[in-house]
Parts: sequence; C-alpha cells; structure tokens
Amino acid sequence: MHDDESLQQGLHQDGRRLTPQRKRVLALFERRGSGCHLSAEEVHQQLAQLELKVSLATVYRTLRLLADMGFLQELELTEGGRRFELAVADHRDHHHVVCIRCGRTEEFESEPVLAAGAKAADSFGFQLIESSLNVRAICPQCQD
Amino acid sequence: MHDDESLQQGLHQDGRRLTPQRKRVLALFERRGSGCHLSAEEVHQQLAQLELKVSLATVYRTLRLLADMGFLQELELTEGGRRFELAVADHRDHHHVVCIRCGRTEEFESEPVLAAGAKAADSFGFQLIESSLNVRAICPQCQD
DNA sequence: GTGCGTGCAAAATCTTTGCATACGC
DNA sequence: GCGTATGCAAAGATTTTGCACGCAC
Repeated sequence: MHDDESLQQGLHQDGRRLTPQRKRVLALFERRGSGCHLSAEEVHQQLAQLELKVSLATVYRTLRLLADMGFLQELELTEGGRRFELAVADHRDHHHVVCIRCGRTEEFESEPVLAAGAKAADSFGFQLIESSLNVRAICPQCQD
Repeated sequence: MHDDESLQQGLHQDGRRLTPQRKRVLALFERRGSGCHLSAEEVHQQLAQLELKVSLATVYRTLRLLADMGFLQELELTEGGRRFELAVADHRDHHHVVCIRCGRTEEFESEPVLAAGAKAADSFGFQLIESSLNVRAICPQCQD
C-alpha cells in the first residue's frame, strides 16, 4: 500500500512537491482498490463528490505524473478515453477481458503471457517495461 | 487477400453500398500490407497524396465500418489516436512490442498467449473475438 | 427513383497549455 | 522567498454529427 510518505519521497527526489491535489488523486485510487479503472473525467467527478475539488487540468497533469512515477498504470483499452489504475506490485501484470458491447471488464493473470512478452521484448533488444493482454470478447449478457 | 468483391458482398448483406471511398480506404491498407498501422489522419493524408481524396469524416466512418465488418482491426496502443491494421486471417493474432519513447513497433506471434486469452475468455463465459498482447518497452536506440 | 453515403462545417470530446496566483519547501 | 503547482480559460487534438447534395443500386 502506498502512503503519503512514499509519494512524498518520490516527489522530493525530483524537486517536486506533495500537494493536497496529488494526495487526493492517489488516495482515490487506493480507496477504490487495485482493480479499478478510472478516466480523468471520472477522477475529477468522484473527487468533486467527496467535496475535494481538483481542477480537471490538474487531474490530467497528476495522472500523467503518477503514471510516470509508477504509482499508476495507464491502460490501453481505448474505450472512451484513457484510463488508469493503481499499479500495485503484486498486481502489475494482470490482463483484461473486455466486452466489446457493454464494456464490462474482467481481469486475470497468466504466467505464460508474461513470459511470452518478456521473451518477445528481449528478442528485439527491447528493455521490458510491462505487458498487457487485452482480450476482446462478448460477455454472457450481451450474447444474442 | 480481400478484393472488391468480398467487400461488396459484405456491404450488400446489410443494404450498404460499395463506394469509391470505401474501396480506396481498404485498398490502401492492402497495398501497405498486413503489418501497417494507420491512424485516420494518416489514411486521409496518404489517400490525398495518391490524388484519391476522401474527406476525413468519411475516413473515420469508413474505418469504423471496415473494422465492424472485420476487414480491419482496431489496435489498442493509444499512442496519438486510434490505429487500424488489415485483419488478415493468418495474421489476426499477432502481438506488439512498442517503444514508449519513439513509438517504434515490432510484431510477434505466440501460441501460449493465444491459448491464455482463449482460456481466460472462456472462464468468464465470454465469447472470444480476438486477443492482443501489448508489450511496452524501450527500444535499443532509446535506451540511455 | 429511393435512400444510403459523402463532403463540408460545426459541434462534441478529450487533453494540453499559457498565465497569474497560491503555496510547499 | 524561491520556484513549483494550481485554477481558469483558451487552445489543440481527435472524433462525431447535421444537413444538403450526389450517386450506387
């Protein structure tokens, strides 16, 4: 579990500052847990509901910052804008099954997939950062 | 290799029409081959260079149509807009290694990855459509 | 001829940026 | 205090849509 201190430490390393806004955004993801995918707009609205206003521009800046720092993970699902989720060590390399009709998303893990991604990166001389398998499918409710 | 006839046939099934614009867009992808990822803007510009003008709005509409029909495949790389590539039967399930710095992309195939995707979809009761593994990494040229 | 498709321009989204002010350090 | 971060509003980037005309069928 990340806390204010690890965030502060990471920020100070680069001469950055721990602000209420940054704490709020990260805390929101932590409250929601590791399986939660949020867009910038959703982060903005959910914080507003909690009476913790953060401007949308700052949400965008903060999401990018937290993703660059490794606290968040950007998803590549392309369904109505970019989404982010908490990057937790033991949860970093899970994958997604997305329903192409209703958007319902399930997660899973797979050792062979991770191994294949690592092997592929290596074979091209690339330095692996992370890999994610997106499975597009139709969920039971949306099947005709 | 798709040709005008299979496109026409698919279109007519749904009361749609074979237009020069639709032929041009699909033909562009076929000329480029199966490994080519193009955004709407790129399709628009490349057609313009060939003196085959298609309005950008129509390019967007056509890309979505062709993807829905299965001629094209939408990629989920989220690097500067959505991209599409030709969906060829024997090439449908390849995966991508993307350099997060320069965007260079390499492709690879992996049987275990396909199997893992199919198994995951099945375990949730989802009907598999396709799966793609995106590996984010740093290419040799961009490594410090 | 019927009605789907196109081009154009406007609108709707989504995201970034410039700048003055506020505040973490 | 110094310099980063924020909020606001404007600009940018990307994608969609309304409408009149054109063309595939």
